Amino acid sequence: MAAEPDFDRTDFAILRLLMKDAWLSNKQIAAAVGLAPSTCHERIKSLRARGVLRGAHAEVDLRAIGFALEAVLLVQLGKLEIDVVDNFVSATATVPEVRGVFLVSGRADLIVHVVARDMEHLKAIISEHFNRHAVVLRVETSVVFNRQQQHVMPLPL
Amino acid sequence: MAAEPDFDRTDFAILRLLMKDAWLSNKQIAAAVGLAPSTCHERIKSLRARGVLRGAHAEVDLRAIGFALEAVLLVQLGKLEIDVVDNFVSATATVPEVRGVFLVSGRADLIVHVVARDMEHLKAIISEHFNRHAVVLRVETSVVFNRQQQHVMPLPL
DNA sequence: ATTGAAAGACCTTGGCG
DNA sequence: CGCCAAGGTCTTTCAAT
Repeated sequence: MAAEPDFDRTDFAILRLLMKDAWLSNKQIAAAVGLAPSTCHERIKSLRARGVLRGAHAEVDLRAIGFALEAVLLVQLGKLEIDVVDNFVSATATVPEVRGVFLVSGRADLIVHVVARDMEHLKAIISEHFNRHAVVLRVETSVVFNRQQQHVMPLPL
Repeated sequence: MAAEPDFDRTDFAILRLLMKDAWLSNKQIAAAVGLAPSTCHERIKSLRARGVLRGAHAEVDLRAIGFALEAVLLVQLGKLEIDVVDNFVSATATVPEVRGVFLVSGRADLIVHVVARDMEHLKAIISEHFNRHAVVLRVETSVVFNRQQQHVMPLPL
């Protein structure tokens, strides 16, 4: 199903630049990787068409718009029927305050990253979207003190 | 230090659009929020200047470039001297394979999201960047089966 | 696959309601 | 604050190498 495209050094360079800053103009990228703007443009179009470049998202300071609290929920589920679990994952992902959902092995079945305005809001989210569901056995809430996120290629080369 | 700027409905609309798709042109955004392009441009500039809009990052399919494995590490630390911890968090955040680091309350002190090419690579990352450090007491590794991430405003309005 | 050139669209600023 | 208008810049396509 997945094609077998190999990427050369230039493709990686383009992806790396766009991961760091998606607002770079095509002209800037072309100059940085040593290509003509038209060539660079074709490369980027190809990467998009192949599904490697999926899009871009603005980074917004959520604290500035009133979301002062962040938490990670370690959720333990009950009966692990695949359909029920997948449905719950999908439903969880659509909650606006949820930033990410991970279905994982190990002690927790679900790891959920959420933002909230304050403690009361966080309580409401957990109560409404997690504790209310029968599939959820237990939720362990970890408040986030500090966070750092990377938007770089996971390759030194 | 932080001012208390209030955002109107239009600012939220702009931020919401850019979080979903940072490749939208200024003209498109202006049309979507019902402003002239020049006015919309001024709004966006202001949001950037105020630090609300921090940048944009391309979304790359990491599996397409050879990173087939994803994991969440629940890291327990030893002596919680603030300097030591902060330094370790910063050091961890600079590891290329690390996507995010969360310093949290609860059972785990650190929650780390990593990508890897395969199991051996994951083993190497944990061994080199976590188990080797004296501050790390224990690492519990959760392999990610499924993941969904949201790039939307955490506001229904 | 890469390039340069051309046309068109867009961004960006300044002046005005 | 918001809009219009104008200049300058960039994107985007295409024929050629």
